[in-house]
Amino acid sequence: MNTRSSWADLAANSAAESTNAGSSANNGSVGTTSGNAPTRPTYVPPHLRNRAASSDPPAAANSGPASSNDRSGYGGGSRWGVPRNDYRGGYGGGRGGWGNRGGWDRGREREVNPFGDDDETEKPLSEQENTGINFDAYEDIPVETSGDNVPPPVNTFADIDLGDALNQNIRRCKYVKPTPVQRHAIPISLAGRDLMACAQTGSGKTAAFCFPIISGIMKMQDQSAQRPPRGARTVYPLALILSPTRELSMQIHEEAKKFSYQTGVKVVVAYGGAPIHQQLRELERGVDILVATPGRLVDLLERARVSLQMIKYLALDEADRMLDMGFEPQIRKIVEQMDMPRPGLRQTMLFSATFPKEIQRLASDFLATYIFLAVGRVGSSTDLIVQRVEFVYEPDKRSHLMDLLYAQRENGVQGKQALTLVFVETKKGADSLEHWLCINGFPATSIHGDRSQQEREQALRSFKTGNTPILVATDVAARGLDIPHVAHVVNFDLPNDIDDYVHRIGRTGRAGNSGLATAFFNEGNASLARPLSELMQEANQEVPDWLARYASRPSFGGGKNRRSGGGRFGGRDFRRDSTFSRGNSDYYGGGSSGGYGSSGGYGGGHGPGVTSAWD
DNA sequence: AAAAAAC
Repeated sequence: MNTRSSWADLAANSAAESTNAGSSANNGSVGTTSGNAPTRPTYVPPHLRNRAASSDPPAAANSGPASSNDRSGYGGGSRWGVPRNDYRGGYGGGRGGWGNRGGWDRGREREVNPFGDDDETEKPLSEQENTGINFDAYEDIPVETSGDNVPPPVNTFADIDLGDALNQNIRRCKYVKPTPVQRHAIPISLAGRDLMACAQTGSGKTAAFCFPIISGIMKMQDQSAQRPPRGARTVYPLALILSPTRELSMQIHEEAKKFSYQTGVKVVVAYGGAPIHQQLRELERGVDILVATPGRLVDLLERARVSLQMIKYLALDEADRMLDMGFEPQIRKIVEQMDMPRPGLRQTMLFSATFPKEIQRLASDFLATYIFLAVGRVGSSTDLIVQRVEFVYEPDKRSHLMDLLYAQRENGVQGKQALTLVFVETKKGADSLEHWLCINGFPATSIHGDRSQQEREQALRSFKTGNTPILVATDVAARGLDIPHVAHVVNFDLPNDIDDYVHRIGRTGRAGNSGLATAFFNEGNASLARPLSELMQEANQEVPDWLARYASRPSFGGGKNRRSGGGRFGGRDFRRDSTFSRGNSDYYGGGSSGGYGSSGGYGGGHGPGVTSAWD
């Protein structure tokens, strides 16, 4: 049963209405430019814009005075009257505060139950809200592996020897059967092979690298593995999991703690922005798996509080992000210039939803002979995420967003605002949009790198609980974060990089559920027109005519669009345009299982390869 | 050009 998220559907409906309310069908924004949309800018001030084309949902609000502030009427006196209410709710109460809220458990007996079900009471409904993966959406997924002697996939967790304790945690997590990435990646990891995996976040990636790590560490403990003397307060984790943002590290930590409950495997997280003392204390109490962001880890390494010399497992989440220009030196320092065992002496696993070939090339430095795994999107294409692109001139963006949010609220369940994640380009822009939404009666908060870590975590918590169902975010929230029930992702400012777009819209339509993604496009995004239009086509989305025209404009065919060169984008085109490098690579000799028919896989990691997991 | 990541 392909259960579609009701919130997302509502959001989709309301957005559709809103679009129609705006003006013509293919141009939801500027009323007076209807058909030929973008080419002829005719700016209509926001307060005049929606007057002419009044229609159903916004009608009531539109009857207000024609001032640019009239939108405050949307929320005035309503239940959303409290602006910035994300500051309430205290610190200890939530689930994500840092520190050892877990208490003072010394041994495994006193380990805090991360499932919160000590009495083993079944909580089917609430649990399913959190973990209910729509497995049927995974049925038809294309999967391709390449490399030598690829271990065959498994169909059930029972087919894998993960150990009793871990199996019990899998049951507690209500994981009935492995997702595609798990079916393939877990046997590969258990076989001790290095792995580069493309898989949509939210399709079970974290478990895919955590299960083998935990299982492997348990076996090492059985053999009472010798660890160096714990002198000088240095700790020696056996596994390191790196991720590009603090919140993602926290999330991985939370997940990993569930998976390792009562296994005796200790998971510790370390990230910046939080007092280091608590993290040090946690480390001193023992660590097998260290989850960390790069900066704080380097700090810990330089203080010699952590040594990597016992590392047996290295996992990079969002690996392409970790190896882009901003991060690469730091990652190289950690992986290559400290005391980490070399490739081959450790097991390395790289995961990401996107994997541009040039990043794959960098990444191969970290890997011994490895297997490449590409798992298609849930539902085999983006049909679980309805993507819309609307032409919106810069000055109209705010009022257009209001239109969407207002209509969404009107159609929401019990008048509640569906969770809406709004991406902007800059931190300043995030602050200003958040403030503007709040003073106009929309319960918004924001997350970006200039906010304190406390504020960031509180904002995320407040969004997740629906307390502030609108979250304005920079790209800090673009990757990896698993927020259930995000009905709508709005690209208020489109990113310059199509991969960032892929990650952003992946915040909705999670775990096989549906979602809606709306992008505001204008001439400033011209360089994205082609890759965006290609992505949407391949995802069976409707590409507006005006966008197709933009995409076909020769001036934007190549130069400006980043590292791409011409029609860079995505794995699909590469493969389908037979850009196969005809297998000269050492890494891709054979062993292809499943997948796109018999064409024999991609080019190798050093040649033109898969750049995206979206197929 | 911006964002992220240590103090």
